[in-house]
Amino acid sequence: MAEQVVPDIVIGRLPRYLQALERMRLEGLQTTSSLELGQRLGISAAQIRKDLSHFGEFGKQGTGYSVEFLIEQLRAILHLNRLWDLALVGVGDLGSALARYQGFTNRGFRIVLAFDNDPKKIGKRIGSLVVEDSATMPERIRQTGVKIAMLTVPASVAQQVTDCLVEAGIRAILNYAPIHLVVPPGIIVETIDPILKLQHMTYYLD
Amino acid sequence: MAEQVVPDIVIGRLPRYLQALERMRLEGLQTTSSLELGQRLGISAAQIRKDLSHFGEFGKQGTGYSVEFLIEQLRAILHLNRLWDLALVGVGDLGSALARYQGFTNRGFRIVLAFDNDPKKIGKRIGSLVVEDSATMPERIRQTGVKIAMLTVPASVAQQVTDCLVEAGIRAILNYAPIHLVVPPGIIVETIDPILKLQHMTYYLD
DNA sequence: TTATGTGAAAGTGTTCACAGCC
DNA sequence: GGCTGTGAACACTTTCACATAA
Repeated sequence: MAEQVVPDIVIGRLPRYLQALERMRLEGLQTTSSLELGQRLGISAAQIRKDLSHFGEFGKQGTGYSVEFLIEQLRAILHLNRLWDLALVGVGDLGSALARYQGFTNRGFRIVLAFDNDPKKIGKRIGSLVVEDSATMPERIRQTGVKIAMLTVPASVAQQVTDCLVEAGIRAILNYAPIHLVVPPGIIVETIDPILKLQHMTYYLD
Repeated sequence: MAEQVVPDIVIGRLPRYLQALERMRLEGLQTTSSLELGQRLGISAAQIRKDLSHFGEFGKQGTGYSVEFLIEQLRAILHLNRLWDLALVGVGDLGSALARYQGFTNRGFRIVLAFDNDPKKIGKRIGSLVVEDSATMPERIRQTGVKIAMLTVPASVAQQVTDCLVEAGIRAILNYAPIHLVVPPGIIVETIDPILKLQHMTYYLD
């Protein structure tokens, strides 16, 4: 049970499994079951077993899963056995908060480049990062080979900055601008817009 | 075609329709079609028509939809014909960035309360907000009747703060802590964890 | 006995395609 | 002619339930 195309919706759950497992490891658990993992995440045991079965047989009947082993397998599947470099594009309030966030490193990521087009911000230091001029962005991204960008620029320029990032070799964009980005096939975009989530919730409130 | 239970996945798309329509209005468009709206969002025309049909017949055959009218209908459906008050819990880097974000107001929300337990932050002003002591949180939330909270506290305390919020009458939580929150039935939680999205994307990169 | 991995069944969601109306 | 609203067809996802193995 290995080389089918695994549904994207399954891939989307794997990082959550990984997160729960890492928490279990921290708590000293050595073994777990689909039932226990599911209860922690609000997901059915059957779904967890089915999801994992796309990639191999990681459990032992009667026993469950080794926490450590399953973490390693998930990290391999998600290509997290390396540290991924990120470019931060736009260093406003949100970009600055992301630049200071300590939670990236032990989950597989680090910001290595930061850009802004505001002369007041260029040269500014945030931790070990120095904000660089957006004008040099394509060159610097190509030089460093960074493949993932976090986009925290105003919506009004998000699409044109995106085009520029794609042209420079970026292959995945985490978009914080409240707008749908158009990209060529093969480029991955995920959008985070908290207000869409708030508006989703208000449907259920009165 | 009105009073079925509308699938949650449909509700989740409505805010995106609203966002695209508001952009169209800004551009001066008075009329649109399911095709045009879909192209802007990367969604099929059939799906948009089907989604809207859960709530009524908003279009005219041969003509399409009035942008202004459809905006009004969606705002009514999502209960956005009022301004929703928000409580911000945790005023670290991310919480501060949210407090300063200008994009809430014209999409139906405003932050009216902010809390932290760090004495250095209590009393601090951010725009018109004053950071209050977490100890007074339940009382203040009850007084003001705020129903929605944005949770930007460390993962280690997120669950206990959540319990406290629910006890105080909060009915919806936008959770920024990288952890699965457990809440009683009827309480709505949406989680925003950028690293889950990054880890989802790396599956497709090499 | 316990808990996995998995076909089959059930349940959801999306797209098709066209009657009906502007 | 153009575009909506919608049953029917299709596709996808989840759950069930059990043979199998530790």
